[in-house]
Amino acid sequence: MSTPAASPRDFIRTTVAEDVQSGRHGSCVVTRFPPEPNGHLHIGHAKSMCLNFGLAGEYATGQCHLRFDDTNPCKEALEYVESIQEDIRWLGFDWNGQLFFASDNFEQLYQYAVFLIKKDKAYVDSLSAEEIKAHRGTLTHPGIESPDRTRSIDDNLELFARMRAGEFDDGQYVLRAKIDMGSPNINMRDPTLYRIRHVTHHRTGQQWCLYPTYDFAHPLSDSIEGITHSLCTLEFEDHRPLYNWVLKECDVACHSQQIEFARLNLNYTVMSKRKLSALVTAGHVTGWDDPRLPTLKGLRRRGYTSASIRTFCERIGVAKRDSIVEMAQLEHAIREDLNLQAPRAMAVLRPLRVIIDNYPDDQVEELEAVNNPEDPRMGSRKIPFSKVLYIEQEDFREQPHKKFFRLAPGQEVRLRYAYIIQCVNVIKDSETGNIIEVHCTYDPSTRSGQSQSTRKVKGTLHWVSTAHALEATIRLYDSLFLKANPNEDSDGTDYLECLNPQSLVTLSDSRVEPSLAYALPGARFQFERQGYFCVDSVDTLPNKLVFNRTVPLRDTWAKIEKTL
RNA sequence: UGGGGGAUCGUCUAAGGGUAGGACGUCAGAUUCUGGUUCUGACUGUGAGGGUUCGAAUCCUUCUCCCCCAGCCA
Repeated sequence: MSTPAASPRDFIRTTVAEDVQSGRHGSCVVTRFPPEPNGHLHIGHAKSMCLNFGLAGEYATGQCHLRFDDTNPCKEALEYVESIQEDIRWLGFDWNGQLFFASDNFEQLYQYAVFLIKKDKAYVDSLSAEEIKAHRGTLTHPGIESPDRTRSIDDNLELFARMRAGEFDDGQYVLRAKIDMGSPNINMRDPTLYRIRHVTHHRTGQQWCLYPTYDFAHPLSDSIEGITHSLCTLEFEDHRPLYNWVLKECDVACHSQQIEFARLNLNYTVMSKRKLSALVTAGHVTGWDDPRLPTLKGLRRRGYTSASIRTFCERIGVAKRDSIVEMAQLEHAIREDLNLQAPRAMAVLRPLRVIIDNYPDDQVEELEAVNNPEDPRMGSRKIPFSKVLYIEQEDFREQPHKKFFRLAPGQEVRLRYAYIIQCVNVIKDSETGNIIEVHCTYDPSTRSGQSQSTRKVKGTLHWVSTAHALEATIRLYDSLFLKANPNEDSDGTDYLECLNPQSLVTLSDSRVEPSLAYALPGARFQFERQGYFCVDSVDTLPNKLVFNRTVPLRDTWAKIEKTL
């Protein structure tokens, strides 16, 4: 029916391939991505999507559903439903119209509950939340049964109907599975199946006042949709007996198979919705789309391509071991992608004035610059060169180390796509001692592209012409946290206490080459010798360019400098 | 000290009785009008002890460490 994947890359794909081979689940592969619409998606969800959509896509008849797990109206909202779909599409996945909501099955779920009551496998309990907790026992001691556990089937049926009819207050009754209060697995100690919530649901409105729990709704939703492989994270491992219990006792036709894998952790950031939400709410970041966040919206605004995120997810693999992936892995993926795609441009982040003493005062030359050395098809552009330029402040040192291959008194460098210049003088502020400008002379015979221009110099600098450059705001992003694992609380420090105060550095006096004047929001560039940047899609105005640094270029010099 | 999982280079991840491989990273070279890219080379690993075997990361055994679970969250 389906064609097995060429060669399984992980234990889940191996299992699925075996199932297809053996005819299990009718040799079908149907997965699902089941977000709860109570927050925005992050790169951890991307891993799950790459697995679920990716795996289904490896089989001719494979299918991956999008299912909103909207069983708790207290925290969920329509806004998230729309935003999540947008993020999934952006990441490059398509549910082919297979859009489901757990709430669409509320009636059917209710009937399953009635079925369980009739089988004496579920009962209505009047115990309060605190009492249930007290009856549950502990990790090492069994629980004790609720007095209501022996209520008659008819009474349970009537009470459950009245719960639905809205006759009771929140918390007055719950429906519980009748399993085993002595089970060593706490999830099997008569778990709650339904609770009363007199709140408006974002899809079903006032239609219901009792809602199924995850443990009841999830397996049945999987079964109703015909999901063959229900992939979830490790913390649900000990819910699997309950998952199977529900499907077995409900006597369903399709018994989905739950398989667990380790969730994604990235160092120097946090991944839990709770923590992400707290960062947003407390104002430590500007919103869910803050470029410092590992949310899909944040990464997109930061300049990450969806392809790079997918590549990253494929490379980190899928396994059961708890792990923390290094951010360098993600950064490698985006550099690799952008190196091939992003047009180059010159931008001076922290400008230092350079005057070419022997260059004619009013002369302007249009110099040719290639748009991407990795891809000749991207062509070239003209860049204006004149007597007064800006270079990067850090590209000049008055007293350079011998390995500093940049501009210094008496030293020569090439200006990219232009001439070799030599520093002849340094002008300083008489009071502060700060360097105001640097004077140089140029060698007219060294113009780029000319036959005599083969002369070698140690360094090449990027630059812009002061008269032609555009002003721009440039935001340099760094990791949000100073600690590799902000989650570990061993020394008592809360994750909010290791926030990186330098996670955002805004440069408001940067200059970029004039060709960037009409750069569109979201457009990505490599600023030569600096890194990859994108035009901010929120704060950029027609005459006010704002760039976000996606990731810096690898910086060998910075490493050398550290060891000096 | 109940139950459920897990332990392989610094980090992810393969190999399931037969040479421990890949990616990221790091280091060293080469190339380079980006200290980028690219290329070459090197680097470091089977949690510990016993056992079975010609041969063990893999099988058996004892131990150690780590993660998850006591929501009417998912």
